[in-house]
Amino acid sequence: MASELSVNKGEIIFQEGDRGEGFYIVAEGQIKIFKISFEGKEQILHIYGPGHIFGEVPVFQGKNFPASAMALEPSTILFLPRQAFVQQIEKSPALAMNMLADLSRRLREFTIQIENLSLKEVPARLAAYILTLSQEGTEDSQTIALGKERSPAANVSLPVSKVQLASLIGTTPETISRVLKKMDLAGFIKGDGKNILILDQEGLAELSHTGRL
Amino acid sequence: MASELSVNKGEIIFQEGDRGEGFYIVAEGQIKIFKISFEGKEQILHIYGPGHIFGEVPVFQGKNFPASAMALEPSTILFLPRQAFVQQIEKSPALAMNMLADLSRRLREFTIQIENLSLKEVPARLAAYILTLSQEGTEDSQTIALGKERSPAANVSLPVSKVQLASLIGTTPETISRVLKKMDLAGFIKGDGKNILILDQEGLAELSHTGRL
DNA sequence: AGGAAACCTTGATCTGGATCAAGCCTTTAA
DNA sequence: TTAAAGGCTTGATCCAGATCAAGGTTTCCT
Repeated sequence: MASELSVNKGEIIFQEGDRGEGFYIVAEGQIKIFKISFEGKEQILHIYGPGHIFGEVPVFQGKNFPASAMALEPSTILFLPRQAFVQQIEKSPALAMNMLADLSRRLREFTIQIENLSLKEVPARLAAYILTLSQEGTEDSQTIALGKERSPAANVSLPVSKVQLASLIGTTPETISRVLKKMDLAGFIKGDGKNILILDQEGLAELSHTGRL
Repeated sequence: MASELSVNKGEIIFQEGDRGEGFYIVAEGQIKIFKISFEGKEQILHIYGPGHIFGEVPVFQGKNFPASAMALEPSTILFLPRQAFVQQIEKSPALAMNMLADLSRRLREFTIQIENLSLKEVPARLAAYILTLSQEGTEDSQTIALGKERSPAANVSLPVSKVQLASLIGTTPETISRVLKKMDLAGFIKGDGKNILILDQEGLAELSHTGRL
């Protein structure tokens, strides 16, 4: 039912406007979903790792992909053809509910992304992003199984280059550089390449709201 | 099963963070869905008129509303409690598919909104908004029934105040004023209060891509 | 190994659009 | 019917962050 495909780093999986005949699941690697402007500027909408579904909007509505997808590293992905999947959904209410939950989760994420882009400044967006990473980081099976509080990791590792990060939070690499440096000088973090040590969790949290650095 | 409620202009229907126990349908009037920043700035996510569903994200995922809802004019809305609706969905695959289509359509809209906010300048966003209005305007039963091409209306009427419009496209009322004036001087439109006469459809379309005025 | 390409940082400059200010016009409610 | 509150426009000023430039470093390909 599902077919497997391997893609190289930089390879396009689909382009905005292409006809969608099914959707995809990341098995291995990292995929970015993005838009390109008239002048060539890029905005990344999502970066997905193993287990994530993408490209499903045209399965349920319209027929074209609203954005493009590219592999950020050599990746393996599964393709599920539309027809077979829709039949499954119609037979299984539980599957339909899961799909509804997944789309709802993404609507929630987009809501936050719009809020960030239009109501927050770059330092606040970057602080929020780092905090998100530190929370995701500790979401291992242990903490979930035990229903523990997720105690945020003090040390996070950027999953992408700073060029990609800039495009994800809607700014430029130069600005990322400068803001990280300021956060370092202010004592919030200690940056070392892709590794960031969080020194002042609360300070960061406040920065992610008030935005002033 | 559904309960009806009347709200005054300016009345809050729910607030971001509130627990959602069902969703809503606009019967009459106009509802805005929005976020407020720390400093009090507002970003409108949607403006919904009769027939539109809103507030359904917590029905399927999480439990809190990701944004707030307020009536822009005296309105009548229907409330559908979660439990009854979820049962219906589990019995009716067609209803589930409709809901999936609706959420997918909204994901598509958000994708465009993110693109606009981060990749386009204000003149391009405003041009795109006016063009959208002119297309929606002619979507009457006639054109749908006959499968006609939607020939865009030459005369559109802003459905909201310019203050609300500014918050919807992510700018200020002052900037809206100035940009509309420039579009007028450039011969693209003729503005008169809430009415806008489109003089140069193609020029506007180009402006919505290139952004330079 | 060696060269190209991509990545990262820092500095100098520029600009779109926000903010501040002020006056007028229109709708609302007492 | 009158005051108050929004709404709209225009002008002056300001600033976050983009752009341009340039050098250093790491990664990748052959």
